[in-house]
Amino acid sequence: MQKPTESKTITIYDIAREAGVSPATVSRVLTNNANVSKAKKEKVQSLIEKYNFKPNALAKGLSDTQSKVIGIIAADVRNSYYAEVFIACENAAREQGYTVLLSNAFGNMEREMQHLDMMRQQRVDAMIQLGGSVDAVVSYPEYIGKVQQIMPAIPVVVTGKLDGTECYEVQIDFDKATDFLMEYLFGLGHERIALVGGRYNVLGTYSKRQRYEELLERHGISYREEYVVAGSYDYESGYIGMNQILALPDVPTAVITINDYVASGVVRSAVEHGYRIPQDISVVSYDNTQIAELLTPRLTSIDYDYENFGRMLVNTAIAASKGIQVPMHQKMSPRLVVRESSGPQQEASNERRSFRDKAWPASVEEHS
Amino acid sequence: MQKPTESKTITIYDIAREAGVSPATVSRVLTNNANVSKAKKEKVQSLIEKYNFKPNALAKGLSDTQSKVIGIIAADVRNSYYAEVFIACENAAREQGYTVLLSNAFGNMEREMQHLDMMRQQRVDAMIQLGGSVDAVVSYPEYIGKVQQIMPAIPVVVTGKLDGTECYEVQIDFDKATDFLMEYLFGLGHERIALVGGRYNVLGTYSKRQRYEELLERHGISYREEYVVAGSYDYESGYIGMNQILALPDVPTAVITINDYVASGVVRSAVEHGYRIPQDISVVSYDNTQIAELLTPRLTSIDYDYENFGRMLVNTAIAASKGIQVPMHQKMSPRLVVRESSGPQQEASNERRSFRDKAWPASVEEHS
DNA sequence: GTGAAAGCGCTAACAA
DNA sequence: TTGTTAGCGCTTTCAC
Repeated sequence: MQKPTESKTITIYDIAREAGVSPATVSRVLTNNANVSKAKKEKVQSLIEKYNFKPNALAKGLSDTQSKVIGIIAADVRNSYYAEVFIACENAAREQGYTVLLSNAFGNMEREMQHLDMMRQQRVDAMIQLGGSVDAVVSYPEYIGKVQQIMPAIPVVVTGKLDGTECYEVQIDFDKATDFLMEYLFGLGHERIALVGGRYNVLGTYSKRQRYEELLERHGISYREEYVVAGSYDYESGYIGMNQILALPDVPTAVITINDYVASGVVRSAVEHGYRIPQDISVVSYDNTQIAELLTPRLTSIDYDYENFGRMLVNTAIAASKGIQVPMHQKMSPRLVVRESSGPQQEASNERRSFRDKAWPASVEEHS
Repeated sequence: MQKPTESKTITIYDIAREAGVSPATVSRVLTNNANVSKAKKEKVQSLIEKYNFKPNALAKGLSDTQSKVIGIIAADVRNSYYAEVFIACENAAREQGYTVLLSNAFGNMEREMQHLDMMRQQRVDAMIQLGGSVDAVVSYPEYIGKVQQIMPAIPVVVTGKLDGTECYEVQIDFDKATDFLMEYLFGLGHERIALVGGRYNVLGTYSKRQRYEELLERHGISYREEYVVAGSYDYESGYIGMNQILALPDVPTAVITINDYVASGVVRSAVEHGYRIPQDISVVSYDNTQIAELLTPRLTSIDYDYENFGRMLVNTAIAASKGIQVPMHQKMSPRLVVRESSGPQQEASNERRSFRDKAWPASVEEHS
């Protein structure tokens, strides 16, 4: 298999010959980590310019066993959350002269394992896994095995955890996130608070719910099972979940959704049922993706400082690949972004609920 | 620089030694393109299994000058349009045993050129550029030069064009898209149709506008400059653009937006001004991203069959990298997805506009 | 069918 | 400071 299009690829040998030096010298000016006489250096550099020579990264990677590539396995970049994290990682990587190999697993463990192998073959210096199997509350033995196979050669950093492995963990502090959300709602007078969306075998979702229960208890509010509706992470589950909740005799005054997509479904359901947001029901969510600003009303949501998150992930990955000491566990603090979808609990809401059926179709009030 | 973490990477030599064959033979069973006796073949395969051996893609790429990596330069995957196209490309690539290197340029030509170089260094087999400089109505000479430097070695396929280069073009047929939108609106009785968002030095945007004017003329409707508001591709420009249009004495009955993000701004502006969508104003857009389904009302939008688009891009890239004959220009036909944001032009709309100020806040009607 | 050997393009001792 | 040399791990003639 020879390259078909190629005219003639230029190498350090070509440069060396024309400069009248040895290939090693060319390599030296390329890597810039050895002394070369000014004259030769300039000569070589001018030739590099002249031919717009770019050293073959494959050959380089082969010889110094550093590919300068970081592999990223994401659940699905069409989900804005992952897109944000990925972009942040890519930027951080580029700043350090690294390139990024991205693949999406679509929540499919088989796929993840294939990607793991593929990236190993590509000899990425490190891998970052965003969501997926590393988000499982109890890790899958099969996946653990796979990663353990990889780990001795390539460090893996994850946004979740992987029991029994030496993966580096860079997590978002979901407890703190939930604290922000709940304390904010409590402060507005809300007590009947629902939690919609997500699967409870997912780490982040699980801990959100745990914390939710804890905080209710701490505030002397009794936990109501019917206010907690699991589902998925998309519009649909928000819509369905909220329909279910609104069928309850005692409708909550605030809803926490597992992410912005779910929030969009919740909002639509509420509006269709004649509730105004935030006057009748407050909706708050996690992730603060672009969706949060596009919806009407704009969503109050938990922001993660994606830029920093990405940087942390990448720096950890790079450091680990070089054998530099890095903490195995790191946590990012989130912050609350308040927008229009939330507001004080209104006493009037009880009375309003009684004529919700005639109130349809809904009127959405803007306050910007 | 030696690998720090590594215990001992296993190579074909290790396999060969243990199997009692030569490295060449191991290579033969790996590539599977030469005859090996069944016995040795099985012996080798079992060892590959045993050690979970994965051949070093760098070495492979070095020797056979095929990296099996495709580079993709996107404007910004946080934009759902690009995310969709990227995902489609990645899937198509994976199906063919290729891996995908992704980088985002953020509409910055400098960045694009850096990425071009970086990918060349990585010896990607081909590059796909999604948007950015290849979307310019008149290509930048600087960029042309850069790509021409690359092209002899690495084929480049683009979603736009690059004057004076041999780039492969896989485009969406925006003329057809605009036809669908306009004919649909005409069919509903709309004649006062606005066009909001986008920059007219961008290929797709430019051709949309051209076609828009042509179709108006063909239908004997006079073109009104004030109905065409340029801007950007985000929520903001939709909002601002629509505010501007709604200040006109003669408000349009339908608005075409350059994409779903712009549509979201248009919708909000309209609703804030007391217009109901679609009863008073229809809004239709291009791209049919997930945003289209999340907004209220759901957007009527032009869909591109992303899966096929991605496949076409990747197949073209791979074929080109192998020197296989492929057409230089290919076009994808879009289709119209009708949802709730558009409907028949209503005679009542004139009268409604007269009391729009007291109609605030808006009521949004659902019909699902 | 199989092994020996050269080479892909670069880096990194080791000498000089 | 600089050149020579020996790999990095794989593929691929070329003999046998």
